[in-house]
Amino acid sequence: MVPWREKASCARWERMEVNCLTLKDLINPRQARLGFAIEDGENAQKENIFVDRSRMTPKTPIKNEPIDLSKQKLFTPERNPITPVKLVDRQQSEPWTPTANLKMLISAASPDIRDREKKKGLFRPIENKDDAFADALQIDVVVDSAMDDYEKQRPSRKQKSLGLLCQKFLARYPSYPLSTERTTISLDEVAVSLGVERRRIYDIVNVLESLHLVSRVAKNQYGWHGRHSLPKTLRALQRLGEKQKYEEQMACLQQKELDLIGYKFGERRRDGYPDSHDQQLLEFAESDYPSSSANSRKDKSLRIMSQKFVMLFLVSKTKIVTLDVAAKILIEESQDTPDHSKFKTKVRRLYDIANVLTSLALIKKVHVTEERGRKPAFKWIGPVDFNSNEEELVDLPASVLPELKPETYGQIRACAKQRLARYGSFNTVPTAEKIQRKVSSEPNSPCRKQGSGGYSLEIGSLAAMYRQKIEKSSQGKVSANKRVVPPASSMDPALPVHSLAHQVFSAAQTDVQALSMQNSLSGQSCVPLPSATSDPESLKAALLAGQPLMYVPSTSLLMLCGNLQEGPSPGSGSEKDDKNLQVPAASDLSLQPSGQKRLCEERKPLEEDEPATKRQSQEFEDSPLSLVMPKKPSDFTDLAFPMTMGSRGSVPLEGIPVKEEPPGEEAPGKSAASAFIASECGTPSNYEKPARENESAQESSLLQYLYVHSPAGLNGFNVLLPGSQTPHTMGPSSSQLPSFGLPCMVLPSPALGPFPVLYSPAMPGPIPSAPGVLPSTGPVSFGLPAIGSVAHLLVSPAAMIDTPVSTVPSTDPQLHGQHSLTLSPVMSRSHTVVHPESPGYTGHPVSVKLEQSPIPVTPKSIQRRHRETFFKTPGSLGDPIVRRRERNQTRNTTSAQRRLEIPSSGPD
DNA sequence: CTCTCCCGCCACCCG
DNA sequence: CGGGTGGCGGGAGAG
Repeated sequence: MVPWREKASCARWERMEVNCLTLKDLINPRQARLGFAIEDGENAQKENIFVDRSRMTPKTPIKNEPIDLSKQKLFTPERNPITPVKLVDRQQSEPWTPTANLKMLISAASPDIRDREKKKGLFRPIENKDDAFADALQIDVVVDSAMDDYEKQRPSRKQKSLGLLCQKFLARYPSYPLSTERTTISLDEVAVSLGVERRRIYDIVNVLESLHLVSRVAKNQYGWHGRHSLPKTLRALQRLGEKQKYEEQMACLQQKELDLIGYKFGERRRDGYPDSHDQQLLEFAESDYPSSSANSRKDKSLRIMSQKFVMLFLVSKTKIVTLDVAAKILIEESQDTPDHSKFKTKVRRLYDIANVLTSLALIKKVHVTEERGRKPAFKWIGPVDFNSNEEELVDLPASVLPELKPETYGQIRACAKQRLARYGSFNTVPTAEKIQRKVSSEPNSPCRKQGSGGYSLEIGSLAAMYRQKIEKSSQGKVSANKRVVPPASSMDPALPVHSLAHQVFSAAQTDVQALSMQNSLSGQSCVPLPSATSDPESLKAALLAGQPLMYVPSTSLLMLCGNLQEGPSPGSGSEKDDKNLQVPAASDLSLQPSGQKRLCEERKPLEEDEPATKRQSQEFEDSPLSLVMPKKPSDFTDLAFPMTMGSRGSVPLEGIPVKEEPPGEEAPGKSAASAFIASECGTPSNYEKPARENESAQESSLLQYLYVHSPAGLNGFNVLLPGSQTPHTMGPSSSQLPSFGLPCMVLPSPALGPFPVLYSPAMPGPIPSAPGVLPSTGPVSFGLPAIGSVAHLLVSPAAMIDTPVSTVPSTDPQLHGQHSLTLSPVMSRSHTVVHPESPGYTGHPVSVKLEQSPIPVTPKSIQRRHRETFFKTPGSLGDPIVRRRERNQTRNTTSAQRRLEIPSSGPD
């Protein structure tokens, strides 16, 4: 539209390049590490993705809020070629956030910049950009100059990609907006905010509209719906796709490809899809756009294409669609005269769509390798198991999410009991099997149609050949699709913690899925579970997308708890890793790099035969696992804290209220089960009847959380397991927490990025070491800093955003002691400090912390240089990094902006 | 070279 | 008509 806009945009991009890069990383933190046959990593190759994280600079986190254009003039290169302060911030400040980036962009949208650009007729060669940037990161002194140079650089295409733009766009709105909030999107405003011309916004909006994430309400205005109805939409698309027999079409085309029979334009296949195809699609699309004036137009090509594209994934057994196949199908359906030009155009559009879908974490770029070379393709990583009940559930307002029905808990409880009764222990629950059964019994289960879909990968014969090829080059991909459920038996306490973490996570996924299917939780929570693929990546992606995934506490986790506790116990077989498991005992939970490496290496042998798989596994392993287990309030008599299950024979987690619960007398599993049931059902129950309890009791009913932070492995997954939580630790918003009624939640790091909450609170001294400090029976102070924020966060990104961390009551001194008050970094003492870049860093530091010690955790002095490294590693968010909170002062001053730091070398 | 896909011209609608 | 939309494909960055 207006030329200057574009120019301004360019200028902004120049300045924002770093930020943009980071943004991308948030989305695809670790792709570079993945090695799929269907190379997924090509993210590294993808233009939009900036692979070299080592050059990334920590972004200045900015409060994630609507962009304030008034700030645009703040940074004008011309006037302030080098803003020391600004540069400094960039260097060491917090992790960048999409919003921050957005702000930055906006800030750059000043006339000055335009001028600058003009003056800047010549840009510095992009080739030098990286180097300059790297230098800037290396030396603070050089930062200014480096940045200066950097700023002169022209933004590369990467930074201007639709994908990034879409991410920024999405960052503006909550994934799951409250039903009460009506978010209107003004295309003009957005365009200005994002610094792009409106045309680009149309591209994004059209795709989003095709998925019903937005809808046109008026000219230049769209309404934001969020992902609430995404499952429903996807399901509808899936059905449509099935009707259209897309699968067959794809199979046909793929077969041709495989047979090296080049596709010939004009070679139209009429079998499979009815002529009414488009009409059906339109109907589908329009059904939800009653107010859309655009419906009358037959110009919804992009929307239609988007839907069709999605359909292809949904009906595909492999969940992988190559662009050429998609383009061909689309061309055929459009009944256009197939020609190369058309094909090219289609592919272009598909890329546009793919970029948006990727931003939505629904698909990811991969490459399918064939004899004739690699072919660009995308893999569906979004939800797959659209619950049959979604219709009734998806539309539930986000505000209702937390309020799971009592029945749900009942189901959960029943499930738990069932498992217990059937297997005697949660540790041996064959979830996969169960799921399988469930799936097959689900008449409308898409998974069923897919031959169990991701639960047990059953690549159709159609894709057999394809698969073989894939497997040859990389088995990882295939394995990634498989439902890999660590056999309960494999949940051997002897395994290294990180291994356990991996297993637990996998199992957890299974559990989630199982529960989802059985209880329709996914639907109720409006949280599309990350697809049946169970691919960690998928889950990650989904989470990254900002989906508030509510995770029902799984026995796996409980088991983990048990294992953790049992680790130290004699005969556990995990002696070598005991030290790592001795959460409480170890004065310093930090794993030494060497130790980590060793652990990692030890695991490798097991995965030798599957390189890709190994890598994937490593991702998990690489992630430091931090478990913060809040003590159960002492008054929570009916609840057995999960940790108690494994306390027998091991160092009992001090402070864990085992009150009235014979700790570990029974079979661990049973004990755990009890705890599991109690915690899951009891809490909700309490929530349901808050009135009956005194305030104290009520508070005690608050969910406790077990926080699992495994950046690297889980790529940013943060798992909060409910335990009991000291009400005091929660901020004002804590009240919302109970409302969730969810035992556990898995939070996407990205979403939590700016919030301290995510960072596991320090688990000051080992329980044993600080027995006196905290009454063993006393409530465990759940050190999640700003838990209140968490609550908000969980509720909705938007809410979260607006929650001023600083306002959150640090904690109740009584209960939390300084630790809480200071919101000290997680690890001041017990957490693992691993320097991602350190040579020895290959394993996953695992730090399990029991936050119960009132011992104040004093953040260690952090050196800036250390901080710099924070974002240097790939998947910065997910890497095993310990996020620390700055000093108290910092906290106060920049409450919203949490600093994440990674000690370059262990704790100093 | 191929893959990507930005960019913006210009044709459609619609009020 | 003018402005909102968005199809479309040239052409260039990235690998």
